[in-house]
Formats: sequence, structure tokens, C-alpha cells
Amino acid sequence: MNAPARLNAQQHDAVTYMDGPCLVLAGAGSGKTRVITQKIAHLIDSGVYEAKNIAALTFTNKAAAEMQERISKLLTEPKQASQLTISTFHSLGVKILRQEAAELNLKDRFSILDSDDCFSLVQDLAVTTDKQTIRRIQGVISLWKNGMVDPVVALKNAVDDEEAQAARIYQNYMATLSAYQAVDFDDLIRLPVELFRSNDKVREKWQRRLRYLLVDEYQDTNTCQYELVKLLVTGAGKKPMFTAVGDDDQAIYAWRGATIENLKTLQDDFSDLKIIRLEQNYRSSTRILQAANAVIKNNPKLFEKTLWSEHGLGEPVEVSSMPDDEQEAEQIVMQLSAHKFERHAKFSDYAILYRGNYQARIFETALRRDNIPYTISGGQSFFARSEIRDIISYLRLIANLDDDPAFIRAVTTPRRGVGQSTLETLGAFAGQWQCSLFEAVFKGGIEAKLAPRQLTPLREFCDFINQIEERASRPGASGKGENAAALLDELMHEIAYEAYLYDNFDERTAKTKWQNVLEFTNWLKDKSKGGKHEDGPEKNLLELTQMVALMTMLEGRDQEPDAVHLSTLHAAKGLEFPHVFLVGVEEGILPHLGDPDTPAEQLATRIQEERRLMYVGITRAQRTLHISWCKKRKRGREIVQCEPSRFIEEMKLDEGDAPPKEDEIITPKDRLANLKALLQKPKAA
DNA sequence: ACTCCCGATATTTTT
DNA sequence: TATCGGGAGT
Repeated sequence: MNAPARLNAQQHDAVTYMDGPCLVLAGAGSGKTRVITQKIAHLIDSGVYEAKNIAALTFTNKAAAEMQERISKLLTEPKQASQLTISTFHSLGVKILRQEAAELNLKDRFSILDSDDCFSLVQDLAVTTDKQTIRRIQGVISLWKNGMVDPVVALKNAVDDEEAQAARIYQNYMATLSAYQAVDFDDLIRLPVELFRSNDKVREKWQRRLRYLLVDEYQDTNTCQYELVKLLVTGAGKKPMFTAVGDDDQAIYAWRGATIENLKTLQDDFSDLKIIRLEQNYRSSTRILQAANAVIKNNPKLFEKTLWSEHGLGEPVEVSSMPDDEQEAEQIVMQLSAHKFERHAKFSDYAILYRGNYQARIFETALRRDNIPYTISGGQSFFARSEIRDIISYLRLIANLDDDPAFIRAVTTPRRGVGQSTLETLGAFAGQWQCSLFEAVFKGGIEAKLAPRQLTPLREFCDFINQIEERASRPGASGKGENAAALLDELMHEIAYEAYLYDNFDERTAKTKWQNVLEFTNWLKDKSKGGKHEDGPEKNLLELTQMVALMTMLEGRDQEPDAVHLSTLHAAKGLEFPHVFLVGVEEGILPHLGDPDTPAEQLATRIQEERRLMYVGITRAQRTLHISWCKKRKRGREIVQCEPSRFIEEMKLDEGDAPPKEDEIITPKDRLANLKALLQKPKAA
């Protein structure tokens, strides 16, 4: 086992504490992932827990993959690593639902609708056509679900007309989902919670299976997720055993339902909660941490916490004002190049961080002009591309014939003589008989509604899907049906998707789209074989489809080996970079102020979250941090005056950042680095 | 009805 | 820089 010796005292406490519930308040860069992975190893090594009874929950696939990776290296027995449950909340939800579907009147072949599908669902149910409103309604419904508010209560508590309307849509929305035998992302957590609440037997089964729980990024959990954790760890005659790791100062997802309240509640719900603070930062220089601490001090604190570092004072944090946004981009790219040249650094040592996605554009063009490689994190996900969603709709339909949204998409792309009016008639008929669209195609009486020229293509399509479906589920060599990806290849050939692309798009786009499709099918093939873990079980089409629904990025895709990172502050959480440029730090942008007429109290909590965002930004930097703001900025057609963000003042740079004194403690490594920097500076100017 | 063009406009994002 | 919505034109 490597390196328990390298854990500091608090980390050691966190890793070895096994007497009960444990909350680790892990400041930025304090070795959070290390504690989790080491703790898992410790749980196993101590002999108290078996790998198959330990579960670690994360929010993103990326975090889960990284954790799995790191734990695999740590464990002496490679077999143990594959027995662990390391997954996102949502994939655990899928696993539970698939196994317990019968208890919930859900078939195990349920579909998982993504937010786009849900959007169109709400669109169909809503009176308005205004996209903004529909999006708001969708958001409200999601918040209700995550807060475990049912439609009746939502309607009763509605404060205005729109909310009342949303509550009514909410009710229909749930009914529609169950008609489709489909769930949305929120249901993946909510339904297991309801099941565990109502069925002790099932709950105890899962409690026996998951005896020790570790929760990453605990500050980002919403009410529903916390409830799931609570239900899994508390049982009659059972001592709650879990470790939650989080940082209230990095809670930046309140807008999508996360509540830091969950940190406080934890103390109330578990009176013997052991709280451990990790305050030693292994990432940044002291100056950077001072700035971060100074900013976050302005927030009311749940838990007092001050980060410190052994890395020495480091270089001053630089703040510069720019004439306008265009020059900001230009200057920063220039500074970055010079800086890189001076230090013989790599492009990948640099990150440019900003509040809103739209701010990326101007930096992209500036970087491109200078031929500097860059990658943008966030942005449109691979699985959201229309060509991929087209293919997925076929998969979903084959897995679940009741999935009407998938049916509509698949039957109309590529076009095969089924149009809007045919679908409307079919929909009305299906509604009348309370059956799915697919079923309606073969139901007696449909002949009276649809002319043969409308019905024939429908039946041909459904026969075709039926035939694929049958082969996918017929027991084959593996006992799980014919190979999913091979079937998919045949499917692609049959529906002539490539030809469709070239018919409907110009050659260039068609080509890239087709390449995406091929990449996707290849990836699927790989996954159906069990992925890179050769011992992983072979997956059938159903399992693949449900997994795909939870994916956003295709891991290991076109990664520039050496590129500047462009990222929103949100997407940068959990990452670190030697040199960080935090740009557009202006009032109205970094404390982003939405509606000018938001109530004062709401504004206050919003500002607090914005401050945490600033804190996250500052603490991404290891060695140097540049902050910039613009005096003027183009906004649409007009140019607006800007003020520096209040957060710049709050960093208290002038006081804490006096010229370095002789007697200040600097580690040799840092002193050398500083010296080098000083020697090289004159060259740059 | 349906498409095309122009102008206004911009949170954050995972599952 | 895209995207969305409105208005005009087929």
C-alpha cells in the first residue's frame, strides 16, 4: 500500500475513522479524492468491509471514472476494484430501478428521457409556445421533483399564475411519463427514494448490499439525493456508516436544486457525526490562498475554515483593467504567450476562466489568430448532437416500444412517408385507446382512421422494428440476445442513415455527422463487450441504451495534447492549473446579476453563491493568478460601461500583498522559481 | 401554412 | 457567434 505515511494528520483521521457517520470538510485542493480513495482501501484492508459492500457516489461520470482509476491502482487485489460500486447517483438509481422495476409498476425496459425530450413533453402540455417560459416551467418542475414536492402540494403552494400552470403541467407530465414507461433524470433518484420509503424489505436488501457509503461533493446534493443516502444508511438496529466529503464554500449549484442545508441537516440527523476539516492546501501558493480566504470571509459561514499552504508566498496576484473586451482577449493572449515563453511552460499549464459560456468566443478568436491550441470544456455534449440522438431514438424504441418520443423521432428520420398529419391522427387514436403509438399501428380500428398510403409505411416500419427487437432479445450465444452493436450496424444499413445525411446536408457536415455516428457505434461496440475492464459483463441492448442515456461526454475524445483550457467557472470545479487567467471580473458579470428587480433577500443569497464561484475560480490556480476586468464591453449592439467586481476589492490584495519581506518563509523550490521569474522578467517587457 | 431574412440578445450544467 | 422570434413574402 503506498503512502498512508504521506497523509497529514487530518487526512489520516478522515481515512481511518470507521466508528460512525463522518463528514469531511475538504477545502479546495486539500486532497479530497485522495482521502476517499485511501479510505476505500482502508475499509477493505481493515477486513471490516468487503469491496462489494462499499459504494462511492459522485455527480459526474468523469469523477466516477477518475475515482475508479485511482482506486484500481491502490488496491493490491485487482479483482476487488471491480467489485466496488463507484458510480454517479443517477447510475445507482438506474441499477436500483432496473432491479426493482416490478415493485414500482415499471417495466425493466423503461426509457430514460433526457432534458430535450422532457422539454418537448412540457411544450406539448403547455399553453404557451414561448420557449423561455417553457424552459422556466421545466426548471420549476425539476426543482419540485428534486425537492420531493408532489403536484398537489405544488399547486396548493403556487404563488402566481405561472406556477399554478406549471403545477398542472407537472401532473400531466408525470402521467405522460408513466404512459411511456419512461423516467426523467430526476426520477432516477426520486423513485428509489419512494420505493425505499414504502418497502422496508427492498430497502433492507440494498442496505445489506451497500454497507458503507461514501459521498463525493456532498455540498451539491439536493433534497432527494440526501434522502436516498439517508435511507440507505439508516435502518433498525444498524449503526449509520458513511463518509460525506464536501466543501460548503464550493457550493455553486443551488440554482439546480442543491442545498447546503444538507450539510447542516447532517449534524441534526446524525448526532454522533464526526466532523473533520482538511485545511491544508496542496495546490496553491500562499498569496493565492490569502486572496481566496479574504473573499470567502465575506460569506456567512456554516463551518469556519481557513486554508493554508506550505508552498510559500509565491507571486503576487495581478489585477489589470482593460479598455474593452476585445482588447482584454488580445492582451491576455499576448500575456499568456509571453509568460509561457519566459517559463518554458506548456500551453496546457494555462486556463482562461470566465462566468458565462458566451465569453469564450472572443478568446477563441484571439487564440486562433495566434495559432495557440485550445480546448473548451463544457459546450455541447457529444450525445446531444442530432445525429447521435437520431440513432439513440432507434435504440430506445427497440428497448421500449412504448417510448412515444423515440417512436416519433425514429419513424420520421430518415423520412419514410410518415408526416405530421399521419402522426396526429395516430396520436389521437392512441390517446383514445390509452396505448402507445407503436401499439396503435396494429390496433383494430386504425384502418378506419388512416388511408392505406399512410398506414403502409407505418406498418412496414413497425414490422422492421419488431424484427430487430425480437432478435435483440432472443437468447443467443451469450444468452442475452444477438450482439447489440452488430444489430445496430445492420439497422444503420437498413435505414440508410448515411444516404439520408448526404441528402439532407451539405457534403462537409454530412461527412462529419456520419463520422460521429461511426464513432458512436464503435464506442457502443466497445461498451457492449464490457468496456476496457475485460472482466466487465457483456451488456445487452437494453443495458447499453440505459447507460447511454446517462452519458454526456465520450471519454478520451480528440484531446489536444497541449492546449490552453477555456472553461466556465462551473466546469472548472475540481480542476487545477499552474497559471490561471480569470477574466471579465466585473459587476454584473462575476457577481452575475439577473433581473434588476429581484427581491433583496434573494439577491443576497445569489451574491453569496457568486462569491463562492469567485472563490472556486481563485483556488483553481497553483502558481500564478491574473484577474482582469473591462472598462467597456460590447453587449449586443451597444457599448456599456463596466465597473470592477466587488470581489476584486474583497481580495484585499494591497494589504496582504506588500512586497515580499526578507524573513518570510519560502520553500527552496519556490524561491528558485521566484528567482527564475525575476531573472526572466526584464526580457519580456 | 411555410420559409427566409433580419435584428436583437445573451447565466451557470450534469444526469 | 449562434439562435430565436418576428415580419414579410410565396
